[in-house]
Amino acid sequence: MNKVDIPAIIVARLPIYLETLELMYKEGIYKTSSRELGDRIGITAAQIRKDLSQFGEFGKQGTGYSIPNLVAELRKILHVDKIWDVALVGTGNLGTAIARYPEFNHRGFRIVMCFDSDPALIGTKVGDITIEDSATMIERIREANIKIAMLTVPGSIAQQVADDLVKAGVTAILNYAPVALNMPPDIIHVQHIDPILQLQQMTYYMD
Amino acid sequence: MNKVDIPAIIVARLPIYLETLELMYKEGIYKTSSRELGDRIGITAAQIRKDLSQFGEFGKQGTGYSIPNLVAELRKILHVDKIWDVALVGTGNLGTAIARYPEFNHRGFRIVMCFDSDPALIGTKVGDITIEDSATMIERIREANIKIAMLTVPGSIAQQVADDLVKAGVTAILNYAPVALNMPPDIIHVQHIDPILQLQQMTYYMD
DNA sequence: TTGTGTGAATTCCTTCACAGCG
DNA sequence: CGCTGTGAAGGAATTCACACAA
Repeated sequence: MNKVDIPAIIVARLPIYLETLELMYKEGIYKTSSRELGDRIGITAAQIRKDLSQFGEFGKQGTGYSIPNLVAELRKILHVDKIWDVALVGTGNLGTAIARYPEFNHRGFRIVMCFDSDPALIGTKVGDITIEDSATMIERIREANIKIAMLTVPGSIAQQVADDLVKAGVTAILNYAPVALNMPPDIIHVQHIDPILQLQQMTYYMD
Repeated sequence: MNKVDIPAIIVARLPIYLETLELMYKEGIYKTSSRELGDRIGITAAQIRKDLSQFGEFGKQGTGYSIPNLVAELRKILHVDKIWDVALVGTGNLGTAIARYPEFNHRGFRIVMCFDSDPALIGTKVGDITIEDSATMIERIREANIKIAMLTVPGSIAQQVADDLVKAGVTAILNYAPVALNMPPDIIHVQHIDPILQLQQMTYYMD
């Protein structure tokens, strides 16, 4: 189970499996097969079995998979069998909306700190979190030992703030700013959310 | 240049090329090579050349690519050489933040209509757009001939609203709701934005 | 029978390496 | 020279198909 040799493309599918299985469980379904799960997600049954076989043998021949069991295994594999504290940097429109988004709490992540550099916002609250001054960010994140940050600042300062996050000991950044971050890939993971890239993929197929 | 045989994985990279080239142009750089572009993005020069060669010959041997020219070609290929009208459905925290996000306007997309079912919101404004009643959505989208929708409604009603969007003639949905939409893939394109899936990919590599 | 886990076969994607042009 | 565009080679990912267990 050496992490380095699991292809990233497989890792990217595991959260989809987990999400789907959690939904099925909520619907009152407690067992499934690779076929049924694949039909829901839109991929082949063989692919699901191959992917899961990288991590262990979670199914029973003739029977399929126990959903609670597979959910627990996937949470362990993805390290979301605990709650991760997250810092949110930038509390403009988007940052505020994310801070109020309830889903994070239910699925392994808890926003525990918010930062902004706007004096008009510092000291005000988003939900029940007080917005703190970005000037204190490095220190505050380090002493709280936070490893994950969501970045919702303007593109013009995103790189600078990301550099500060690295100094603070953060090892994962979810980047909502519309710029590619230049980061040392060996010490930090970056995921980029850019809705325009996704819209442009779709317009390719449209007239 | 038959669309069906261009792999989706290549189409997914084109908007990244476009975004990067647009940024370089803003920086005052007007020509580049596959090597330089690849270094910025973090992929190989050969891959960029192979990808672009699917659509034509845009470079000059010994010289590289003209950035304005390649930007124009990519916009044509991706059909963002025009402005697409977009409908936004769901004007809660997230929808409101998206409606106010300025980037869309600069990169080929214009939000022209907003819908919500909450009587307290209908008739109020987000930016300069008046929120309309979801009950009128199908008719309004159809008569405005809008083909792209962004979906920021609660997961519990996302499937129902998406079905309505199909009835309204929409052919592309950018889905922010935390559920997989079940759609006829031959008539509609769906892209899903789920920050939790991306966070969970990163925690896989963390302790 | 059903449905897993897995080698083998296949398909798909990326990289190599170089002819050829400016 | 420098750098593109592209066949050929190599590598990765997916799918097939079946032994085997419940």
